Amino acid sequence: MNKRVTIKDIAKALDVSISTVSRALKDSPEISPKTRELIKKTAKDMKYHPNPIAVALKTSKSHTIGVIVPKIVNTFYAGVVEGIEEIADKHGYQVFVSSTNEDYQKEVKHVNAFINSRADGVILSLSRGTTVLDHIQHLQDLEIPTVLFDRTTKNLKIPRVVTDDAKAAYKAVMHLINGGAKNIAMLSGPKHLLIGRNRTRGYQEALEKAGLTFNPDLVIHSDFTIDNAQKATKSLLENEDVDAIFCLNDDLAVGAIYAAKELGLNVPEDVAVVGFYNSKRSHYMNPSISTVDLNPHELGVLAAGLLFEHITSGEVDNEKEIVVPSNLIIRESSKR
Amino acid sequence: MNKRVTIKDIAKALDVSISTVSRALKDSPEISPKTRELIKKTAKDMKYHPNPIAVALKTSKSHTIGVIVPKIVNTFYAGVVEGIEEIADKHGYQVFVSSTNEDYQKEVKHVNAFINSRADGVILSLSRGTTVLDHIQHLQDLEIPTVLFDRTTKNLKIPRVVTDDAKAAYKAVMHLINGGAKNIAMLSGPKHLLIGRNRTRGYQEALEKAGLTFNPDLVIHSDFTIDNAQKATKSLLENEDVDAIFCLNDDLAVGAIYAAKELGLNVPEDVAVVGFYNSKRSHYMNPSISTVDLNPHELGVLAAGLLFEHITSGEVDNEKEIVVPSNLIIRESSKR
DNA sequence: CTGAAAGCGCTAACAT
DNA sequence: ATGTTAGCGCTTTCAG
Repeated sequence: MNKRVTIKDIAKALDVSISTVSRALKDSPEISPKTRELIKKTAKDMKYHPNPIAVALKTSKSHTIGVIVPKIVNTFYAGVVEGIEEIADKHGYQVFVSSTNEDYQKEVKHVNAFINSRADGVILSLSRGTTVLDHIQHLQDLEIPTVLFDRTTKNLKIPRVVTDDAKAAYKAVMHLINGGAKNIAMLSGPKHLLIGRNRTRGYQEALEKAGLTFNPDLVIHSDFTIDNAQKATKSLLENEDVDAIFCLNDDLAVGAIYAAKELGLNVPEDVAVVGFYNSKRSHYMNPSISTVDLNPHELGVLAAGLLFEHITSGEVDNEKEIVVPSNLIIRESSKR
Repeated sequence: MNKRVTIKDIAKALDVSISTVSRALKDSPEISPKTRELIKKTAKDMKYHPNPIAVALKTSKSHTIGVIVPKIVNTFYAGVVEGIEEIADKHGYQVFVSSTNEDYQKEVKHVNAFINSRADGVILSLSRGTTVLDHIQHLQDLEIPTVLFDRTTKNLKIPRVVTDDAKAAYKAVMHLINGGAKNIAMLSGPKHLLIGRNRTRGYQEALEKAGLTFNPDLVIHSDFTIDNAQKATKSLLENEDVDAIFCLNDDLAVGAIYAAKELGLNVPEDVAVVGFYNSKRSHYMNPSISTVDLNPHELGVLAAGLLFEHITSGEVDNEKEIVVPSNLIIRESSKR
């Protein structure tokens, strides 16, 4: 029952050699059309399915690519994965996804797992705690095509694809300004994260463009929990005169809204809030928050495209950085 | 450069046979402690990493399990995957996830991919369009341990783990009743889905328990798009006297809320809405909707547990159905 | 055009 | 306690 048919079986059935079968199955021109068709037909009849493990062992090509994300429950990453799968599918590759849960140890472990399982390529977004990059270096040393996305690093020469955070932030803040906001705070994340720095840049640029002065006191940092965002926003609102808050991400925006409510303020009438969301639904759920789309699916498509370019041509441009031409959509709903 | 060290290399380096190395590496008691340690040490020094592909080819065990979900961007499924990974990790297994995007063709394809790649087990939730079950049958014929979860079927003898939809629905509706609702409608999905039938049962039971009469006209069906849910709800609210709506899932709830607003009704003051949500955030986003938690993580843990039981013991109970003891939490926020 | 044979890296009888 | 050998299923020279 569990016995699978192999090329050997079909060779025996047809009384030819296994190499003939092997060749016929892959359309080798060396085989006469007649026998080739015969072999293919019987292969189908016998329900032959090639054993990819044997092929992988022989060829050192597994036809799989590994994807490592910090958190698969985050719809942003899930969207990226969908984009990757779409492209991989076209190339006849399987995608294997693993999630580190923001754990550096796990990230290293998953990288090693993909190295061991002979993945033909790896697409990865760095976990929050990742500072040592030996495992990425390891991939490069082994000449395994690799592309970083979203949470990348400048400390390594490696292809990367990122969202245009500064420009997205710029647009979001400009949106608030156009709505009439004058004192715009920014609720940011942990200081060392690149994403925060990039979006802060966009925030600053928008202010400058509008002739508003940048006040460092209005940029507050929090970790990414809703509770702490709420606390941070509360003390901000108590101490500063603020009529709008630009939030680094959706959790922070939720925290900000709760803080505003806690203080008896209305959103968006008293305080406008802008956040970055990954799915339409977030907006539907609470239309008082305007949102900016980052187009994760497109990011995945581009990252996978880059990877397969490397895999198929064998050539890499380690300096390459693709900035996702995100079709940023500001979902208007606040009065500002 | 790309050359990996094999047991052969270390055998040569130590001038022993490869089988000695193989045995030593897996702590075979047949090898003298002295040589065993020596071999292990040099293996480490030479940075030896076993090639799982060769092992898989030899042993027909890949130490991987495949997970197939309808939509990885859905946080419910992402949560389930997290739970599965947690358990698989403990067993030293890799988890490979693929998403069908609710496409039956893709589901079949992914199943075949896992069969081909010799996955040691498969955990899967049926896509919406799936009615033919040959591919699942195929897994069983090949004696590949399989467990179904969430969207399962009664048409096959196979272990399954499901959420207690009826009870969850019962609680949600009871919650509305306790809040004072008298005319409770149900916004359901496509008629053929089991999930709808189960939750409808809970809905009915709650009504009966409270001495309210069940009115079939108040159960409306929609597909799962927000837009159609909104339309369906609108015509419901226009034609029937309803003071609360129990929604089959979060998208439907969103549609319902929009319909209410469209008609100038307030939620929850005029119409209370209850939905099922997968993450806390949904609730945070719009506290006017009460929610019920389905605990996807626990579902994943249980499904994986069941699978590994089968994998390790080799025995299955195809009648087994685990109902996830979801810690159902009704997040109070509406006045009712 | 087709076959024989070697070997990918590893495991597991079967020797010794 | 260790070595020898025969594969797992497939690809790929090298010979006809």
